[in-house]
Amino acid sequence: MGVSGLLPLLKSIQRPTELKKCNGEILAVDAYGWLHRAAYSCAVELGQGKPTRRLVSFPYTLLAKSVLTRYTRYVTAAMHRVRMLKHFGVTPYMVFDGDYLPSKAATEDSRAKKREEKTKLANELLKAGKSSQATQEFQKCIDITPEMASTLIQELKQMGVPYVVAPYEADAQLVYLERQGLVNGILSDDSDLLVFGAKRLLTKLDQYGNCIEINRRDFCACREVSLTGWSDSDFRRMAIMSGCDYIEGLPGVGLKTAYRMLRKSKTPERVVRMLQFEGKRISENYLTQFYQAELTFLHQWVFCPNKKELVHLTELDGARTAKEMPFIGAHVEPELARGIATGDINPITKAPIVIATTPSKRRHSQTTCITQPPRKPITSYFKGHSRVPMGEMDPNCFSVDPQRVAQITDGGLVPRVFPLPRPYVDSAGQATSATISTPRRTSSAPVRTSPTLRRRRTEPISSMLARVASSPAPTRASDDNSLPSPSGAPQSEPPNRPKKKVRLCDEEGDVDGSPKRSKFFPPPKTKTSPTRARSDAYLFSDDSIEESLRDLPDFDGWKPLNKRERSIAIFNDESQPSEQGPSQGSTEDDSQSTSQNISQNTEITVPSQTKEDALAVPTDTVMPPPMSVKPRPRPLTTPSRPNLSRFTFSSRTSSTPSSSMSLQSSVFSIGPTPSTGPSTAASRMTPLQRLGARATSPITSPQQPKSKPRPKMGNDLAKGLPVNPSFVPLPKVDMAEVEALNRPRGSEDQIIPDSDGEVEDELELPPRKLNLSQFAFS
DNA sequence: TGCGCACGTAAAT
DNA sequence: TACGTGCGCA
Repeated sequence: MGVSGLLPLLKSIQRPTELKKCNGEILAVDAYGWLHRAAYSCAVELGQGKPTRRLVSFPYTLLAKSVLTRYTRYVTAAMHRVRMLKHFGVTPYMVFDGDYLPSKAATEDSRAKKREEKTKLANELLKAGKSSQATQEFQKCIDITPEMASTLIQELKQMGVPYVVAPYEADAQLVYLERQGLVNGILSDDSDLLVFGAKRLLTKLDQYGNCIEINRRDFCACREVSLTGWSDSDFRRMAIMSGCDYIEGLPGVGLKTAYRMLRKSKTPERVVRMLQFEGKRISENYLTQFYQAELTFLHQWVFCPNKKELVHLTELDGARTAKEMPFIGAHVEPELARGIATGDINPITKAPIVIATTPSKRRHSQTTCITQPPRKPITSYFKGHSRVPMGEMDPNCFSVDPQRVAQITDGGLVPRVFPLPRPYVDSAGQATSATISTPRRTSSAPVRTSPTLRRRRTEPISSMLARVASSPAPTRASDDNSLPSPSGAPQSEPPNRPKKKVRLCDEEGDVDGSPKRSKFFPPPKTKTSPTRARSDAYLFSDDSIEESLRDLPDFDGWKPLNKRERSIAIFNDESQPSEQGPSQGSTEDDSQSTSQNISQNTEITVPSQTKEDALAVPTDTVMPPPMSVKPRPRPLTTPSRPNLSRFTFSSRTSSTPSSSMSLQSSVFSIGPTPSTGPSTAASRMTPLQRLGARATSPITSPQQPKSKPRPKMGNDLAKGLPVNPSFVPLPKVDMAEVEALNRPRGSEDQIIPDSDGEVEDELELPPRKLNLSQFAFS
């Protein structure tokens, strides 16, 4: 979730890359994403909260063991990815989510609500025998519990893979590791990482090891919005204003609008004032919440592997203390923090996680570890919950007692902090939960609920406020245990089984068909023989998968596995001749993986060119020539860019027909000179390119009214009128046109600061007079 | 009228 | 996450 639309906004600086290029590097990995992905294969079991037919088919059918199996099953799937990274020489540094942040309570609650609804729906579908639809719904309500994470941790320990459980959000922890230089980059699908300040984000990793790299240093090359001169703080504020996990966005304000408003008004206060002036209704607490969100992004607690204690992601500047920011979560004592970080202690309940080893009657005895809350009967996971519907809540739980606030703010001297309302805890429960939560910190015999349920709870507002106001010792903003709550797992559902065999969508499942398989891999070569494929299959396989396959012949969700492994085997083959290491920036478009794979191919053939061409033209994206890709080129936009105004200008000129032609010719590597005229260039273009060229040219035409007479002039000449050559007006620089060229093209967002001219006084003016002569005839 | 944006929905993971 | 739709603005 996070900030939606961030990746599209940064599209122009996304570079396709490959894991194998990260050989020897350590990448921090958002483990939650992997677990979540892997859990899709077990969606039905998880959703039902009980063993399915598949599990019953195991040789041992005891309930507890079956439950163990459903956990380990997706852990196994997650481990596949770990192995893939290792295969490419990358050391994953797995980072797990910890406790929930008070700042995120509202988001979590709405997610929980959705999950609950989906679970309900899925169970109904299942009852109705619509198993495939049910699976889809179950997949939407997957939640990852600390116990599940812990199971993966056991595997990681065995493999010697570094990991850490964050005290709160993995995002902040990932960025901290990067800042500390403990990792070379971050591998995650969460674009929020950039808001936290990630420098190098690898995202959209596929099964072949292809991914997208976003570098913070490339921000100034972003063409969707001009981020030149924008600080991390500006970027963060833009993201927050458009809406993030910690605060709802302003109505009608997305990323671009937030960008524009901040460009104009500079500060959130002025943005709010401006909006209010325009008649928009903005909550009185908006700014308070805004700064809460900002501080959460900045100062969230993380675990420092060196100091072995909690630190802030960004050290406090002295302006405020952690106590004044209860929304970032409570501090955890070093000893406890270490236990959490190592995965020995449940980050939410703060109770030790008990690891049970599977009594292995399995052929390949492996120490499968599962963490079950001790002495907790399995049935307790499926009990009903006492979530209070919003409509039945005490309306006062949303309001803040002014006296209390005055007390808290110390007469206005301290910033007001209103923890988000928690509609899922009723007022009666608050007292109970508050009392329970405190002793639980001491981890002594907590009242246990389902792990899923516990994650959802945060501290009551009252106790949080009380602590802010008075409490001397920092206590964690924790959850209470009193209420069994809604869970992703349904409660006491009838034990009827689906009539049809449940078809699970495994993570690997997507690989199965040939369409998914990259067409850029030499297909026949690797299909040497079934035995070969089988042997390759072991590359990323492990015992439990094998075992699953053997034991569960009826489960088709695993079938594609072999195919996937086969493709990975192809990878393996690929990795040898790939020393060209091409794809960096071969294209910056959606077709990253395609073009990347094209360029991966050592002999760049005609079809690959045409593909590039076809992609290059319509996207209006500056791309490096694929031919020159071999020596590891960087995108045109990214390289040393000493003069930003120069960059901006050149990108603008690319929109003119001639320059776009020259761009294309450079892309195609066919034009001897970049100054080839449109006609010549066009004649060399494929029909698709011509289409693209036509599509791009009108963009500029409305901005260049003066340029229209030029064709006319050409027509006159063509008519063969007797003219003295010396009188023929040369098609030279039309200053109006040049000016038009120098103006922003298309969106006003693609401009250098303040050129939208609405609030000019506030913005630093870039050199308006550019030296155009060097570009005019190029 | 066209464009850009936000937002809702469907599909894929 | 991608795509389609509708709204608001110029």
